[in-house]
Amino acid sequence: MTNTPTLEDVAARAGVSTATVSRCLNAPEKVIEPTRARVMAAVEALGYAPNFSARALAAKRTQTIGAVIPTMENAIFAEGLQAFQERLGEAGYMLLVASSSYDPAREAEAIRALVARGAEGLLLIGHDRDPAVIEFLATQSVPALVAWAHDAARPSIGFDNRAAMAALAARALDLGHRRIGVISAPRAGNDRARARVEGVRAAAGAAGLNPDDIPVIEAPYGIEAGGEAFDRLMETAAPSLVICGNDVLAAGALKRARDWRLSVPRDVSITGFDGIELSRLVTPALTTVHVPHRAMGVAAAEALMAACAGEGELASLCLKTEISDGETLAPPR
Amino acid sequence: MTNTPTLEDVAARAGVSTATVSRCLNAPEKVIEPTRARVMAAVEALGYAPNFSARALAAKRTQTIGAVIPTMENAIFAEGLQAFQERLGEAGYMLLVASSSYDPAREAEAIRALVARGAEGLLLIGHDRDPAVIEFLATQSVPALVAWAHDAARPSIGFDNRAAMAALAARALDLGHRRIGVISAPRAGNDRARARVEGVRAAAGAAGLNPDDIPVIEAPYGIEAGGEAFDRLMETAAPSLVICGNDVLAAGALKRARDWRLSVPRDVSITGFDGIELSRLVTPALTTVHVPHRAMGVAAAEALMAACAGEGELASLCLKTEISDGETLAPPR
DNA sequence: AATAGCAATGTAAGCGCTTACACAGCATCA
DNA sequence: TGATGCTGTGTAAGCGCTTACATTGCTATT
Repeated sequence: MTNTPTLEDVAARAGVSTATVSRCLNAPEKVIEPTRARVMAAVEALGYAPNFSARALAAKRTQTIGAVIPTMENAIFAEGLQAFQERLGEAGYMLLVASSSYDPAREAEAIRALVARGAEGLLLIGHDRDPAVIEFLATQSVPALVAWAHDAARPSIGFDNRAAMAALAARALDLGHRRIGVISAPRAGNDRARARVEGVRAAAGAAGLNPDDIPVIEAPYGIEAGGEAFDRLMETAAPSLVICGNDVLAAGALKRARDWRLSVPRDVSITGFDGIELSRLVTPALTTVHVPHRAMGVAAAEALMAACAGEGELASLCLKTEISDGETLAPPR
Repeated sequence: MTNTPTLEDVAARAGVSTATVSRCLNAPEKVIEPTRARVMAAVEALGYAPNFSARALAAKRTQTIGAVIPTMENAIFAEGLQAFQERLGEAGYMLLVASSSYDPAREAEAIRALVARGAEGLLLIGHDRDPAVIEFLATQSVPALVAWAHDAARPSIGFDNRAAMAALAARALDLGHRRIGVISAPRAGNDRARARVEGVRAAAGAAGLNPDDIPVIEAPYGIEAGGEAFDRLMETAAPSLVICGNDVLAAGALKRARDWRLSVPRDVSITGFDGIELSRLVTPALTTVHVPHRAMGVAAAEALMAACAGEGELASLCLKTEISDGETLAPPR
């Protein structure tokens, strides 16, 4: 086990001081050509790689931004996160990702871990969060931006989950649906899930239905869970329209509808939310709400980098969503 | 902007030395109860969070493992990576993820970045890699483990891509298919894609076909690309069986088959590879090769942690795959 | 020719933590 | 009672970098 070469090793080999080597690496224009060549040769020869921890400690900058997402397993965050990462990468920032498995305690732990690791800014999903965590971030003065949700009062880049879902529900109600069922992700600790259900309720109310009559089944993420929720809904309420809180649940419901030998959308309509690739792959393609994942990721990256550079505060941005027409929504029989 | 509290601040407030505070945090049993309580109270009161960089620098341990995957956007790596991360988390390790967008230069850059950030071990995908990178890892003595592929000679935990695909192709050939087309991910720099195509060729040869007659269309990841490749294949070769290098491409081909008004598997059979959730969601469900993603992730995590702890060298492990029966493979008409 | 001004480099003081070693206080044992 | 061993803490030396400031040797300017 050879000892990893340090700045000092490089300096010794190039016959210069450590300061010069450091400058060669961080501000090459401050070092005259022949010296630089000598240093670079030494760097190459030794296979030197700067120690990030030491650099971070000395310079107090890490060029790192962290993100805590509920899960990696689910395509819902993948596209936006990829765009977020690409934008950060272009600007020389690095992304640290952690996942919380939808568990607030784990999220808090991940946030602490990322901050301790030098994350200068944080991307978080949704607003539901222990105030202690918010306070921690404040005392550490780490800018945190929430994505996939919108709230004018708190820094966030996302969309209006409630309004978007209400628009979709209104469209369905216009077609004449009156028996509606909802399959939602667990609402505890998930403001987006709550807002979406609220959106359905609001639209129903506006259409003259009693929002409290609408059955809501909660199902954890996953195709299978969506299918089981569909079973329960059909057994009890037999709605003509099943509104799902996300595309994954909708895909599960759609699959299960086939098992019930129900034709979609003739016998039952099913809608999703998120507009991930999956929604266009299932047969029939899902009618869903298209979310601007990439735009959100890019905007979040730029906002966070600006905040880290001290260029002003984090603001809120509400992006537009639109109904993505598929083939799973039609008038009731 | 309050200055983040340091160990020294905590020590001052608790009326002890910094060493004692450090011990409280890292080896509580070495500190007597009343002292510890005082220290912990100070930690709490100040909202102290240890500085990871300083700790890493002083202790020369980071409890961090890095992973470089081709893309986050694609479900193919998500499940295995999630399992990898969960296993690491249980053992108190943290995961740093970077993505390379299937670009060797970016992968090399990401590897350097992760090592500089203190990754004690690395999870990499596939064996194709610039020798300079391998050498870099060796000089830094960072154990690197390859996943999603297998090679007895180099540390890897995965499966035999060639044999797995050959088994699937053999099954199809047994059904009587003779006009075969392949849609593969780009093979340059991707040993897994190459091995899978080789598998098809080997099976074809064994069945008395000329492997060189089998058309292979390369398509980048993505549903759309899979569809376009399907177009080209049908226009030129009109095979009775389309073997796809992964489920995403297969899903794209399946979708496009519908546009061609071809019934699958009556008019054309289509197979995938990977066995991700998507394969069971599309209609009809894909016949594919099921890969033990979670087992692979867990095994990789354990192997890397053992190597980091100095408990022996990294070994290779070849996991079993199996054909996952769907409804897209049937005898030719 | 003396002076200022600048560019290239060196010197050395930390950044916040861990940990080997030193030390003090106390119980234990001959 | 004095030597012996613990145990709980403190002291201080780094870990590998960055960077303010000092130094040196030039070229311009007067």
